Amino acid sequence: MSLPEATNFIEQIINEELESGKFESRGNELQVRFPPEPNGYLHIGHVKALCINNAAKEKYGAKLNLRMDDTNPAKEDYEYVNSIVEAVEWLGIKYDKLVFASDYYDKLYEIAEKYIIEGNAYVCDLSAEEITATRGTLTTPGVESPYRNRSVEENLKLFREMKAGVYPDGAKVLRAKIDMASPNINMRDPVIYRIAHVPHYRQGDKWCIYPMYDFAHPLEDAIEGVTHSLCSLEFENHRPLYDWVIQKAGFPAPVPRQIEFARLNITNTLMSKRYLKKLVDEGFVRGWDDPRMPTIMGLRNRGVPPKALKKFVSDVGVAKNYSVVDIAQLDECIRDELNAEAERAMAVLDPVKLTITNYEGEEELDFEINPTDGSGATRKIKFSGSVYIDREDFALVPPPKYKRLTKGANVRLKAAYIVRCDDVKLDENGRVEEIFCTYFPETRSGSEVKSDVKAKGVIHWVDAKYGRDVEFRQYRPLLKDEQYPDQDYAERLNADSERVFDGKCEPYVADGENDKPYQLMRTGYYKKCTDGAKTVLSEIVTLKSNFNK
RNA sequence: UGGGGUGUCGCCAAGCGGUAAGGCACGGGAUUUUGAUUCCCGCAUUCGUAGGUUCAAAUCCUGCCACCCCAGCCA
Repeated sequence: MSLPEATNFIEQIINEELESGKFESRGNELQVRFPPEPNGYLHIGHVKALCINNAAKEKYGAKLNLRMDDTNPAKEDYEYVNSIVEAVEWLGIKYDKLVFASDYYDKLYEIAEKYIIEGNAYVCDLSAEEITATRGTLTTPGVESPYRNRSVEENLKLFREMKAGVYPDGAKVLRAKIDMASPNINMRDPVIYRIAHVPHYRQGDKWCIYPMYDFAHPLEDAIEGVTHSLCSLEFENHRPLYDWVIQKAGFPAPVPRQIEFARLNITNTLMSKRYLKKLVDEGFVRGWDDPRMPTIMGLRNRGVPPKALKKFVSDVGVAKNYSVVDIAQLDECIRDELNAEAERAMAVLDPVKLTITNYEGEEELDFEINPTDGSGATRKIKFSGSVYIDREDFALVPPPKYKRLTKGANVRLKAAYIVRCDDVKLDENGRVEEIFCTYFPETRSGSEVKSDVKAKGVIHWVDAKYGRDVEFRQYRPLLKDEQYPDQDYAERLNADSERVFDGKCEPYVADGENDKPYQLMRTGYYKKCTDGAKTVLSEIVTLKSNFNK
């Protein structure tokens, strides 16, 4: 067979295994899984794991299950499973099956009894505190539990009673019988089942004992037929236990293999469900899908295309180095995708009226929908000689190198004419109220006629007669405070993370199709731009309805 | 101080004994009806460090240093 070229260390491992014939017994069919716990919404960090697994599907034809790792009923809920499914589908990742760890509870219980019968597990009556105290430390071995050598019969009886609800929470646990002196603390007789009289969102009151991650996860993998269990670095220490659990359960080879990679970190970006949940619970944002959130649904609502996220993850690569990717790299991917795909539209956030004194009547102009896609496609826009421009695009006293409109100077109204500012009307506070210009008919956009009239800059505009009033919201993602990284993030949110503008836009933009991101054509909307010395990053302006749907 | 990992440009990251890919960021220039895009050009004599093996080392060996993870009845 011909193997795909490996682009990272995981694929290298897979190629080597394939070459060695490790999976011949299963027809070289591989299987992976994406196993979030449904206790929160997926964030951009999860996109990495998702894409790595998806790559195995695309490159090796591996099966990819979306598995809800729901073994802790206290934290999980349907709201989260729904949001996870929605996010995965929005990303355009096709999984083979949606499965639930909770569907394996019976099987898991069976295996636990097998452990007991074979002397690999015992019921322990020590309290949580006592277990901690007898676990030893990093440098000293633990002490064996006095209940470690109960008979199989007694263990079985006790475990069945645990299951039957005879004991209260915390009274007893089932522990794997491994090695209290292991230098790897995870191997010091880890708890594999605990009592929790908590109803499960899917199983209801059927169970009052629940399996722990270290027991459940490897078995879920083995039961499903997963060949490669990809997870993050912090589980490296668990791998010996992962292997032990599967081996003692007696699954035949080839058995699943856990491979760890570095999770995604982004500068200034909150990447912990715990903090994100706090922001939601304490009302700092409108919800998990608020456009300022680094969740997949938040990014979607901010107008970030799924392809941008995938490109980002692919650009960043997969390795085992602990790393923090500069958020500028994400910004670049978003810009890149928007530049390639987004339709261009004009809008004005802070409108100022501009009247062309020598223009009469009205006309339709051609506006290029996307100058970068090579299609040359245009749409018509109406022009009546009276428009709104952005307050920022006019300066009474222009800063150095200013390229936009100022008194006595020329500027091009995008897709229309070059105009010259003759006069300005100020209100009683000295604020610009209206701008009066003359236009140069021979400078009509696309005109064959050569004109001597030049303009340094191009600004956008919205026709005063045909434009629509619209509410814009501008977002910056919620950023961690660099100065106080350990402070309570929620207390230090960027107060400027959401700004609302009563602006104007072309009727085209507000015609009900605004669920797609437009690249609004103006400095700083969403693009990399240098405005004097100021670079605006990570901002996007969307119509209000963009995130309310 | 036990164990498990990782150290290649400001940030990611290739490299797997034959003489340092690429992306982001940054700097310079050209085109441009988005100060965008595009386009050139520049950006590690050096791979945590000290030795060793070799004709040849980021790649092999040894010592040292730094950082991360592990003592939940969370995942």
